[in-house]
Amino acid sequence: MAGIKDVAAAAGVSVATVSRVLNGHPSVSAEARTRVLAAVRTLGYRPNAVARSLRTDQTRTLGLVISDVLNPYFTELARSVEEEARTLGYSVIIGNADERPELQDHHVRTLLDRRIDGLLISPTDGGSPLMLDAVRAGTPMVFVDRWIPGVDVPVVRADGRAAVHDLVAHLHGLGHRRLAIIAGPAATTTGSERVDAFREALAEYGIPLPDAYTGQGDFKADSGRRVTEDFLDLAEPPEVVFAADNLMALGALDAIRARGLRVPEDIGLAAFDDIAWFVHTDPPITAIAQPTGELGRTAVRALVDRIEGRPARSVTVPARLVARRSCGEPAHAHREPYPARRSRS
Amino acid sequence: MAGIKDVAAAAGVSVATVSRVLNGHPSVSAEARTRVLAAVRTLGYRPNAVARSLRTDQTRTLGLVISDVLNPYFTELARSVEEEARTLGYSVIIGNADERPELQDHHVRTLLDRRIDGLLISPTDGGSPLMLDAVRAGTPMVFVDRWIPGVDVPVVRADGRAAVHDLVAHLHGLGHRRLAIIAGPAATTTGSERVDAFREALAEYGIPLPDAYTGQGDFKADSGRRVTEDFLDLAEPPEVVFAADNLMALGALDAIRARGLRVPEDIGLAAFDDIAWFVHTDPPITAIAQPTGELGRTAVRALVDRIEGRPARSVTVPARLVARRSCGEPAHAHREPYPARRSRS
DNA sequence: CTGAAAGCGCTTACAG
DNA sequence: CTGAAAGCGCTTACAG
Repeated sequence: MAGIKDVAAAAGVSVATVSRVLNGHPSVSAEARTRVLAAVRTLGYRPNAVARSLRTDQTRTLGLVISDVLNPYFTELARSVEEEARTLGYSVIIGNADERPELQDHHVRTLLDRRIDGLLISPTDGGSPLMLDAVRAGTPMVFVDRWIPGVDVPVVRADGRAAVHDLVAHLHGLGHRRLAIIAGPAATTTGSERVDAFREALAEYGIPLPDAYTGQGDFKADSGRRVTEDFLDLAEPPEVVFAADNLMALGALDAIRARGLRVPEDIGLAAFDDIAWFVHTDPPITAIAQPTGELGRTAVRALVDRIEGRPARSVTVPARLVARRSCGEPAHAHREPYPARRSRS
Repeated sequence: MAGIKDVAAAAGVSVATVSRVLNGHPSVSAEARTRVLAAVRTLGYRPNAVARSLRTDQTRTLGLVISDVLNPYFTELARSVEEEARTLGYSVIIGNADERPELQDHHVRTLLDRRIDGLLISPTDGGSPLMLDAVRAGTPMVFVDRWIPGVDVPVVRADGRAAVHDLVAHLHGLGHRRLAIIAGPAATTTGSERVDAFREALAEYGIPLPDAYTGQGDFKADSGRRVTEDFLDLAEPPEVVFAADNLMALGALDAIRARGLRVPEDIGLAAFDDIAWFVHTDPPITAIAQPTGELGRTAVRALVDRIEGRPARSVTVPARLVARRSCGEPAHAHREPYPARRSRS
């Protein structure tokens, strides 16, 4: 592979001059520039990003640690993050925590070792020592979707509280009183926010949320399956189950189907996070939608602001309820717009 | 951030000794080792991977360029790739080509600039000059899922031909004769393989595949929508539509639903690639499943073999038909096993 | 077993 | 406008 020395030799200039034309430095004669560019072309020279990074102490790379790649919500988030980053001249390296704190730490560590310019993260837990150290060390960072309380890092997220209230109002209006939730890990902000909002909203209608109706999940499908089975085993099962993310909703559907039960006749189901498939499930699933792409893009801009020395601020956008048919809504009450919800492309 | 010099100073040894203990070099006295390790701990020292890479000319990093992150098939592939790579001591950087050749080239270029040790790629096209150059330059590479004909690079993929034949036999047995396909780009191997196999299988039953029944898609949802609308506009629409991937199947469902039509009563649907949601769609979708996780792991092992100087070979595994209810199969003919198909974890 | 020194491929003051 | 030289943070022959 040709190096900068080969280019310099071929162009009959010093490596300094080659470097200058490559970096668009103004003081280079037109003639030198032409010769260098020609040499670069014929040699197929590409600067070694590793060497450049070592020298400049910047990698033009963002680290993104997401909770679970298998979750379409995060996958869409990752896509919008990469897109916006590319626009701003950055690459992104994705780490998949798989909802496991140790794996999250592994990726954060690797990313830090690689000297990424900044870190975008949706924490899987309440903040490991490693994460806290990184913040303290001044690593440019912004939280997306989930955040760590008490840490001074901008957070870009959707506030689901109002939408959860809307959901409860919707269910109450449909006549349901026995409402249960498959919650996410209490150590995550989205995990606790969604149960809290649910409980609060129920309280407004004078409905309690008994422990038996609060299943502890981990945002992955298996836990949704397990918790739903427990609900179904109850002497008095809930009328509607609210899954705090789409993967646990998948698990719930599996469990319901395995018993030969039907949604919503036998039991209703609603989910946090809306995905394209929810329009086509049997029945279409009532869900809370987040402006995912917008979150990703906003988070990247905030992080790049931090990196480039501009002030970055937290941003909260609202989530919204998309009522469909999985909670016993009257037939045809809600027409899905066409084309069905999908990511922008 | 503490550097190796700080550690050396704190431990009262030279940087060479620090480096040796960090790299497990045998000739270091137990005493020196202890002091170095202590200094590393108290300083919270972490080696700079950028500097190390520049010096050793290896990054312990694999590049993975996939066709579309929004496609659950690739998302699962990416996950298994990262998992296996991590086991073998490598990180992976994912590039999302979004089915666009220029974007694919952008990522390949970026990855090469970063001096990744090897490239895993599912090519979006027939092979750009850049890709061909990379192969010629000896970049360790392996193709996953899709490949570039005529290029001497190991390929790890599923052979879908037999499963497509099974699908056609299945549809024929169900009494269907007017069969259409939403094909992928002809420039991709999976795009052409799937139509070819479909056409061949139809021929065995004396069924032609007219142009009007061959829709050209691009593996993304929108194209599935568009092609399906065209099919539906035909004087004699097909009885069953076979989508060459799951995203185009999503698009097909959107289009069918938008016209107020039902699957399978009005039109049947089958898809290549099986995803967890297909069990819960209305109706459950008959699909061809690939051993995705296995493909990812096998591809990584092949690439690492190449990188570490061992011979790597191509691997082809079979895909298989999973018949459900979207093609007019008799009710309850196929029980879904419990738990429903999902990724290994 | 240990250290001084070279060198990986760049960028960038510093002189001229 | 241009080049010689230092230096980014490591690793690794080479001597001792």
